[in-house]
Amino acid sequence: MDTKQRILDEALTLFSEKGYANVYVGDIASKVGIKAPSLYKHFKNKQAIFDAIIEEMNRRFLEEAGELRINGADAASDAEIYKHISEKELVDLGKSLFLYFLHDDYTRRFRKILTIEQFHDKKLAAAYMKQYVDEPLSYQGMLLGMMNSAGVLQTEDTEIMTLHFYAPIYMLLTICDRDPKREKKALKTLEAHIRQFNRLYSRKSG
Amino acid sequence: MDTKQRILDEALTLFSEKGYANVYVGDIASKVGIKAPSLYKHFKNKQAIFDAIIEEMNRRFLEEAGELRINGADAASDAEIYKHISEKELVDLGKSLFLYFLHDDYTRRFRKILTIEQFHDKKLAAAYMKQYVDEPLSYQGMLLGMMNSAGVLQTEDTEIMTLHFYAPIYMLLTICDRDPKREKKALKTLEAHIRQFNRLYSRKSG
DNA sequence: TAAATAGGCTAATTCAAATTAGCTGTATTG
DNA sequence: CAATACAGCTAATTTGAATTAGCCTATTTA
Repeated sequence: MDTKQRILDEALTLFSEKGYANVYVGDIASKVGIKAPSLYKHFKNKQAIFDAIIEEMNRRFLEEAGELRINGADAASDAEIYKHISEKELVDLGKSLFLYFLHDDYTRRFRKILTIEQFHDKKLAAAYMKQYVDEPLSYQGMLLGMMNSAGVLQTEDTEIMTLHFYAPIYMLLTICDRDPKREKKALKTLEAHIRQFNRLYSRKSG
Repeated sequence: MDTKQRILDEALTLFSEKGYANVYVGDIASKVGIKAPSLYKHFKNKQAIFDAIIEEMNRRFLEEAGELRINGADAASDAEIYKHISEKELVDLGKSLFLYFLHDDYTRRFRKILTIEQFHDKKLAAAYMKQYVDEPLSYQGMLLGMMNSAGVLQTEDTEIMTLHFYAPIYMLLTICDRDPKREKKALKTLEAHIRQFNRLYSRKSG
């Protein structure tokens, strides 16, 4: 119905699969079920389609960060919860982070665009860093830091502990992006990782 | 002097910075100091330049894997060494792996090409996985496994221990690729990571 | 040393993809 | 119900990058 939105959606998919330069406006039109010139009733040109996608992405990112509390929203109010967290809850935290990043359709396609086009446009490299490195480290760091204060986890270096928690998740994510067949194995590895992480840091001088 | 080689070299740099589609044969020629049509005295077409780069890459990868023992060459003969390894040596192992991947000019540019073009060509995605995921995990796994057998490190799950060693290195590498300014900080983080890793796994039931 | 080859150049040519022109039917609205 | 906007179409047109044609000079080689 809303052709403009359908264009954005199909274009996002195509760009994430092939990169901007390898997608022709005719490809996008054809997926939408119209002819190339009709696209120009909705967008000034090809670049404008790309720009609109990036803009929508930023909007959603800000929204969802607030809702899901995954990427750095203020969760101070939940502090009490994390003082009594169990291993199972830690596993669930990691799994939900992983599965959200991996499966959310929009996030997934966006991540691929950022990956493919990152060296083309500085802003995209920055967006990638923010969304997949800095924000997760900062948010996870806060949670783990609270657990540390509460004595559930024990370390003298929260930053490294957070890296130990998140880096394997990040790596498994990049693996599954490139080869979805590995997802099942990755989920098992993820769980084993977090259990091991919990054991390692549940002791003195971790 | 060897124009053909200079073409490959400049093309590799350009492709790694902008991706195949965003580099024009005129750009390559101009970097080499000739005009676009002259390129065709050395290569059939643009794609042939790209293909030659990929081929050279594979050749070098195989060579260097054998020489540097970083990516999975048979190191069984070194087994004795790793039974008596110290924390400092472990730090050096991680650092040299990291710095080699990060700074070796050829490796670096190749990695960027693989990153940018991975969704464009299945073979490149596979090459990336091999070079930056499977081979390092397999080789590091073997080394750490030997340390485990020797009692220097202690775990019941070598695979996860290896992930815990390598994933942070991998993540720091992708960070520095996107933002070289972070390298200094990354090196400190890397060292702290490995020391912490060593402490965590130098105890019973790690 | 004459012929052949290598490797450069300028000036076309080709080709594919983006975009524009301009027509048409349909739905909205004053 | 006429006028206007909307959203599609086909048929150009534009653009720009890849490639080819064909020439020129220097070096190698028979």
